Amino acid sequence: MPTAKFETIYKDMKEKIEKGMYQSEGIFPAESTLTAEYDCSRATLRRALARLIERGYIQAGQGRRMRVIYQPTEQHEFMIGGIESFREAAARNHFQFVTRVIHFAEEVVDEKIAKKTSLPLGSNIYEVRRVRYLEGKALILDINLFLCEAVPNLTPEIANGSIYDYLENELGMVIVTSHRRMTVEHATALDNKWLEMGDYNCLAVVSGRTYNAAGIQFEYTQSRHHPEYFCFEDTATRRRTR
Amino acid sequence: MPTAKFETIYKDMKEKIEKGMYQSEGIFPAESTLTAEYDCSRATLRRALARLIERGYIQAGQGRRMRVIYQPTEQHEFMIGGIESFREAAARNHFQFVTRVIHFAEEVVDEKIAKKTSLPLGSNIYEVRRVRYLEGKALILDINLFLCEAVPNLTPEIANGSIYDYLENELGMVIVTSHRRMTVEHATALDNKWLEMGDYNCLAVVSGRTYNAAGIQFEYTQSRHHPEYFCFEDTATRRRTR
DNA sequence: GCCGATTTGTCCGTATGTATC
DNA sequence: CGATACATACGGACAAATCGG
Repeated sequence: MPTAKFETIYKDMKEKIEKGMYQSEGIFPAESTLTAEYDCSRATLRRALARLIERGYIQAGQGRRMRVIYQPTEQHEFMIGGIESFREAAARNHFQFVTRVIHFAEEVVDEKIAKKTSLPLGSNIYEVRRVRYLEGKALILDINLFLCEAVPNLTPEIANGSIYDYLENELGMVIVTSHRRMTVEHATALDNKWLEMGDYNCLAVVSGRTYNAAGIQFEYTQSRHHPEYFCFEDTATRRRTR
Repeated sequence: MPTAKFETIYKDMKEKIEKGMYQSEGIFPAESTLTAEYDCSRATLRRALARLIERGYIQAGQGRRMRVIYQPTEQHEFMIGGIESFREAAARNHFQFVTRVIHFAEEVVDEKIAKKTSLPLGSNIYEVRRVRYLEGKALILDINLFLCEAVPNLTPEIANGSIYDYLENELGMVIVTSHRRMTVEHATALDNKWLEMGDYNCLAVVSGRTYNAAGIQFEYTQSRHHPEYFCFEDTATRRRTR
């Protein structure tokens, strides 16, 4: 599948908005205009529009014209979005990054771990701990638990590169869904040892479960972020209950 | 509009999943089965399915059967999701809540504020600061800046209740979109004064811009959350680039 | 205040492509 | 290989909300 039509339309509209071809708080072309321009059905166009709305580029309302509400965020901060590996996110922002493996072990899921990670009790796992450096600063402490049976032959050498690359390209695994949960926690001894916490005594913790295409959870992750370089964006739409 | 068909279908499927009518990691009925069951077109069903996928209830893949990946989270925590007011979120969790207005003033947007909030320079605004108590504990410090022209006659009394109620029900304003950005910041003197920070010296800050149906931003908000009671959930789907 | 044109929201039926089993 | 399942796309229809004359 080359690329879906609705997706190329979405990307085109998105770029036009980002390039400022429509003024912020300005009016966006009507559906009838756009279907003519992109030579597509209304259903296809609306699918692209839905994504623009969801991501906070435009606003729409029955009877009303659509409006552009996009505003460029001048921050070049390290952002989280989608299921994106550290490598991908860093590359997207044109940053120098280094990963260092500080722990690599094979373990068995006990009751405590099972409860926290929802990985099946008694299964074998690899535990990997890595520190992520961005532009020389220790930024993230990553703790990954992988099901051994899902990630055979994982080695520290692989972990030193991109594990997701290995999973997708070497093992042909298809990663599909990921649940994430963000909280703020006290810094642990481990955090203080590896991250230069300065006078911060807390950090942002993103914990997540990742599922492959077979529908089984094969990973639990905890990313412990230095507060200064953590940012998470989101746009929400309120449904009208009337 | 009573309720859209795709939405009632979504809700029904969602509840069935939550009630455990399908086992987690179990198989979800095929589209053909569901269109028959709900007596709807495929397009409508797929719209409901898309939402289930987006919210992390099920997983789908071309050629494969859909799978349930929902797992109940035992959260008694205070969660953020959608554009939800403090009142709504507290009520949803059956909690006692109190709001206390600690500051109410009229001001003018200067350059510094304009840059931070992206509210128009020179416009008149109300600045409201409120402390939110949940079950007696000071939990959130809310700082709101409202455009005066959009929120006429705002008073401390109204701020003491639900401002969003006032906007929607009294003024008939339709709130549509909201951009939010989450970061972790050092606690300020104001934070320490009003929130019982204990030995935490940071908190979770959610800042957001809110737009009404006219497409103009009428609010800038900063919610400063006590770390212990802050939680944000998210599910992401990886797009296949092939 | 009403009416009609415009615009978005919802829904349907059908056809074809493509990955999986 | 065929059967099954999901993914994408089209065209048509009607409803509901908005806005201007």
